[in-house]
Amino acid sequence: MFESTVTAARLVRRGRGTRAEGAGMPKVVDHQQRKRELVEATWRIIARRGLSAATMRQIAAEAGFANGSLKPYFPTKAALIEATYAFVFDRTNQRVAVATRGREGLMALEAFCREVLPLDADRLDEARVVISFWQEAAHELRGSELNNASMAQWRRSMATWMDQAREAGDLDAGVDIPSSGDVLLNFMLGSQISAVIDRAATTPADLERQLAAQLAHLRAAR
Amino acid sequence: MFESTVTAARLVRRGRGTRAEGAGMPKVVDHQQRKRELVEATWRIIARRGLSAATMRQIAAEAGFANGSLKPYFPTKAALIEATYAFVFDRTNQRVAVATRGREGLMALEAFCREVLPLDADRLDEARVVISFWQEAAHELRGSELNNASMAQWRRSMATWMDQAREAGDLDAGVDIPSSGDVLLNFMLGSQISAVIDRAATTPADLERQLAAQLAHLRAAR
DNA sequence: TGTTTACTTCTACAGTTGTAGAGAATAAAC
DNA sequence: GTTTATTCTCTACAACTGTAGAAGTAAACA
Repeated sequence: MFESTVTAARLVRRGRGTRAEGAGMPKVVDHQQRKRELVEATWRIIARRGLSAATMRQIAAEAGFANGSLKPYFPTKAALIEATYAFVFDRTNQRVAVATRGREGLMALEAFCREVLPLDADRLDEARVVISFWQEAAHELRGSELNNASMAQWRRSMATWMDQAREAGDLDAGVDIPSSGDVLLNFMLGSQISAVIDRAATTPADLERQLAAQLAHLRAAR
Repeated sequence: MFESTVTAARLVRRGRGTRAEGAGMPKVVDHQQRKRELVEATWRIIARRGLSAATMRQIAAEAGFANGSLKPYFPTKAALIEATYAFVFDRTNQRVAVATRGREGLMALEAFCREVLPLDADRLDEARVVISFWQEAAHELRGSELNNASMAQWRRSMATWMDQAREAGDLDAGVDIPSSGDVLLNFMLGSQISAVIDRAATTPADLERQLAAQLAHLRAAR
């Protein structure tokens, strides 16, 4: 009963160690870099083949390794999956940070929404992973905590931008800031689902139009 | 290696057969009723313990049967799961049919939304199942087809109600009907996620407030 | 070239899964 | 009570899972 019939083509390892100790020094990998590679492989598997295909063997093969080789970097599958979800959140937040840098008020809010919405193939893959995440977070404490902390941060950011808009006289008087933020948030979460599953009925152009309509409701009439 | 250590307490079977053939007639179950019981057991397991707990053995135990007994009713696990998802869609649509009966325009639209939104514990359980469904539908053709057919129907209904509202002069002139329906739909999908995972930040009262704000944007100023 | 050390592969294993089917149990009609 | 068709339980099994660790491999320096 042989286990690995598929011998994955090993990738070229480019990591170079920086440590130099006593005697002989063997091959050294950058652990942080390797962990990132493994997380990205996991991300690709989940996005393309779904959570049920994300087995340790599949992930290892996708990363170009054999079965047992993930353990030194992630002691357990749960740790790897959790790191993958955290990675996707980070990725989105980094894009948001770049897109909103130097912006304020409704401009910042719009830039934020346009980064969160699945407007291209890459973010569509992110959405696929996030949907898997939600399914697990619905029944796991750690997952829901990660989610809720992120969502709370997003709500705070949105509220801040709307406060700025109100200060500047750009916000419609009737807008309830926290509630409007929640509406926008729920709209964006739902968009992930529509964009992934009902792709034909939810093009990027559709989403942009829907976002514009939402933002128009916030803007003060001139 | 014994398999079933847990002997599930058998439920009282109430089905009565109606057929009467040649000679001796044994116990007869209403296959349709039984299938429904099994689907409901599956629904409960997914809602309470998640998709990963929905094994054939767990489902059978929840329904009050032993392992093998599901096969005569659902030949495969995929068939049972699919029937469960279809059941949840049906359930929602039946509630919608009741709530919108005799209503038109924005009243019907509001009634519809209030049936779809997870405003009570029961619908929160439905939302949990739907989230599992989405995760599978993201990578399966059959699932996405079921979803997209339902969503298309919902979009048509919403458009019809908005058309009626426009006819009656209740709809704001600036409203783009298909796009507004999509916004509302995405908002409702996202609400399922928020309500399940970020429950504390998404109470029924919150959702009602958000829905009211959305509908206010559709209503013509008087 | 040889040694040391970090890394990777490979084999193994216990547990769980969906599926299958033989047989026991069941209840209705005679 | 006997018969009989149906329903259900139980055991079995092959495939797959996450995890573990022994054995092998290769890099860097002496």
